[in-house]
Amino acid sequence: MIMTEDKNSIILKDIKCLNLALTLDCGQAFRWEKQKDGSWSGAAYGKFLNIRQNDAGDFILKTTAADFEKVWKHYFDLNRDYENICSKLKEDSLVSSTIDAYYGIRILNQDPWEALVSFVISQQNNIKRIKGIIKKLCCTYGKEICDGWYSFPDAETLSRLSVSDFEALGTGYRGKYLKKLADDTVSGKINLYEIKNMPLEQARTALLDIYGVGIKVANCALLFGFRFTECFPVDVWMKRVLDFYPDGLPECFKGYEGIAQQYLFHWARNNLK
DNA sequence: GTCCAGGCATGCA
DNA sequence: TGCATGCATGGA
Repeated sequence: MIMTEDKNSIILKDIKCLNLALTLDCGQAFRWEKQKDGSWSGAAYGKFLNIRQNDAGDFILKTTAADFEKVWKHYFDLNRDYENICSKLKEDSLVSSTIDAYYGIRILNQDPWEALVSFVISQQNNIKRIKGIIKKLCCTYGKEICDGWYSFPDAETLSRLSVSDFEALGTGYRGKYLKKLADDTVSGKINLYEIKNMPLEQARTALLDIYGVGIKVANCALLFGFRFTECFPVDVWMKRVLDFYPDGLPECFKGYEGIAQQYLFHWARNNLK
C-alpha cells in the first residue's frame, strides 16, 4: 500500500483484495450508501468518509491523512494480508469458486458498540430493513458530523430513550433488548472495552450473557466488531451452506472461518433458495 | 392472504 | 440438554 495526499483527499495505491461494493454492502455493515457518481459514503467511529476506486484501481478517500491513520486504515484492515488468506481458503473448492466470483470481500473492523447494537437489530430481520432502522436511529439520535451524516449514537444517548422510542424506529420486539443493552452499558454492567481485551471464549460468554444476544448475534459482533476472524456466524443462509459441509468446516479455514463465512454468505444469498 | 428475514427468550419435557 | 412457540415489521 502506498499512501499519498491530495487536496481534501488521500490516494491509496497497490491495495490488494478490496472490492468496495462487495465489502461495504455484503451485510456486515449497514451504514454505507452508494452515491450517484459510483462512490460510497458512510460513517464510523464518529467520522464521515467518501471512498471510490478510479479506473487505475487506486482508492480515493475524502478524508485527512490523520483520520486515515487513526480510523480508516484499521477499519478496512489494510495491514492484513488478504491475498495470502484467500489463497489458503481456496484449498476448499466451494470457497475457491466463490472467491473467484466475488473477490475483494474484507471483514471490516467496526466499533464494538455499533456492531453489537446493529446485530441485535438484525435478528429475524432482513438487510434492507436493518439498514433503514439504523439510518433512522443515527439520524434521530446521532450527532451531525457532516451535512446529512450522523454519528452512531453512543450508549449514554440511547439509554435516555424508552422502549417505545426504540419501537418507533421500527425495531419491533427488539426494542426492549436495546433499551437494556444501553442501560447496562452506561451502568458498567456491560463493559465492551473489557470484552474486547478478553480471549475469544470468555468474550463470547460475556456477550451471550446480554439480554437479546444469542449465539448468532454474539458471533457476528465478535467477528465484525471484536476482530475475531475465527468466528463463523450461522444464520438461515449459512444453515443452507452447512449442508455442503456434512463433515464440518475444512481445515484450511482455520483461524479465518469468518472470512470464509462472508464469501459463502454472499454466495448463498445469490445462489440458494 | 402467507411467507420470510444475518434469532432470541421462555416454558416445558 | 433439546425442542416448540411467540414475537414486530415490511417486502415479496
